[in-house]
Amino acid sequence: MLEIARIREEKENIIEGLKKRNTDFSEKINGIYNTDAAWREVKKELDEIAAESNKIAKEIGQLFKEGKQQEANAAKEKTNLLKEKEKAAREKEASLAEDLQKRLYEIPNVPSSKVPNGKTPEDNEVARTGGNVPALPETAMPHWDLAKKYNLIDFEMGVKVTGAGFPFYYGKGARLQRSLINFFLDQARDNGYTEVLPPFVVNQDSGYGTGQLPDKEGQMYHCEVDDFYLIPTAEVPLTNMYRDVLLNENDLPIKVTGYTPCFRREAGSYGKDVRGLNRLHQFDKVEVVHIEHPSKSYETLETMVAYVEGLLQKLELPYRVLKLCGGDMGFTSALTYDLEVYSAAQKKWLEVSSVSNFETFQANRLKLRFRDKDGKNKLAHTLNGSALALPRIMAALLENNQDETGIRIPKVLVPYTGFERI
RNA sequence: GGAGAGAUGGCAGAGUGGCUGAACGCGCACGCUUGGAAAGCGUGUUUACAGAAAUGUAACGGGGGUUCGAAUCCCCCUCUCUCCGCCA
Repeated sequence: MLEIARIREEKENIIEGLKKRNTDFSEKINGIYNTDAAWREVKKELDEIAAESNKIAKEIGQLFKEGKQQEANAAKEKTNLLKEKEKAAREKEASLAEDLQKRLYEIPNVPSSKVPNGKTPEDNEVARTGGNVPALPETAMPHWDLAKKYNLIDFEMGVKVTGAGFPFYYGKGARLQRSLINFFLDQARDNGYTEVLPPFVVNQDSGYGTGQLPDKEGQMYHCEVDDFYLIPTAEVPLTNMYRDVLLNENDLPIKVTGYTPCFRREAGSYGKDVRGLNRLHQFDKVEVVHIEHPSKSYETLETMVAYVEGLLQKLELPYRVLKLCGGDMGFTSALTYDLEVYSAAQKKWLEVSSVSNFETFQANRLKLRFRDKDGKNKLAHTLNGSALALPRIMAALLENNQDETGIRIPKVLVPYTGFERI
């Protein structure tokens, strides 16, 4: 959520900045600006009434002490009128405040000046590429066929037991999955992240805290009886640990990592993109989260991208780093890098990580602040990134490393899997 | 699921109707002191809105009520803790 103070101070800049999202927010922002002005006006009026009431109340108290019953009772009469006025003003103030809050929730983050212009994924900027695309034999298969051939993953069993998008992993497939999780967590630990194993279900406040609500209501699985949401990413519990927290400046930066399954309804997705492991309702992911000093967050974003890139290099996967254009960026982000791996049999790029700086957008909702040197409380910056999302890594590993007799496991994973080939 | 207790500032914890935006302590910041540090001493230390400022107003889990006046009394809700039951 944008800070209302920013809209007061630099309304035009915000409208201009939001144009990168290819939507004109001038009407909404102006609406917020005017609602805020109206709210302040009513608040002022309410304050004046309250000041008057307080003054009279004090006088009455004094009169009672002095034993002047009659004068006190006369003064009481005066307050009746004030009370009515106060009630009306209070109702107006509350409804304006609520309206303002609701409207603010609907405004996405302002893209950073570094964000490229553009509307669709085609407009994303390729920052760099790495690794080599393997030369596959004629007989190369997409991962869903490989999964079947070597009995690694059973998609139909998932359909039977749960539904589409909930696969079963077997034998070496399950081992490889678990190995990747451990590899990613160990790498994160070696890079200074504290490992956290959070709940996989969160309450509504947490959904609002990181911005999934109200924007993505329909994308999360909702347990209505308890009003809990299945997490779509570990970002939600990991970041919400710091909701309503006041940190000391020297607590920063905070670096946490966590493995969780992620649950996404993916309402509206269909077609060949969803084949095999490409898009699932439940998948595993290791996430890294940073809480940073505002002056360092962009520097940190680059180091996070470099970290994720290093993981892909260790896994010997061909990849590219994209700087997302304004039209393709998420609601809460100010700047996002996507990392994609090349899946050689499908002959396409698959997104395996998204690394974002949210600046104060989440912190404002979370009330995540730190006390700076002058004793002032300031909003911190939050950042996070996938490091990494498993299914598409699995898909690329299977496809890119296949030969006529099996599938090769990258060297770094062998200590985890206990086998070198499938 | 049953019974009881509680929710106050960054933390801990007083406060049962006006003198309490809130004692005392801890923490934190700055200053003094010191060769340096610790200790000690002093000052300061929530946020929002209005105002040039002085200052005013609001907020003591959330909502409603009583009252001229509520952190304090009443009602509802949420959450936490303890005991009992059930259970991995």
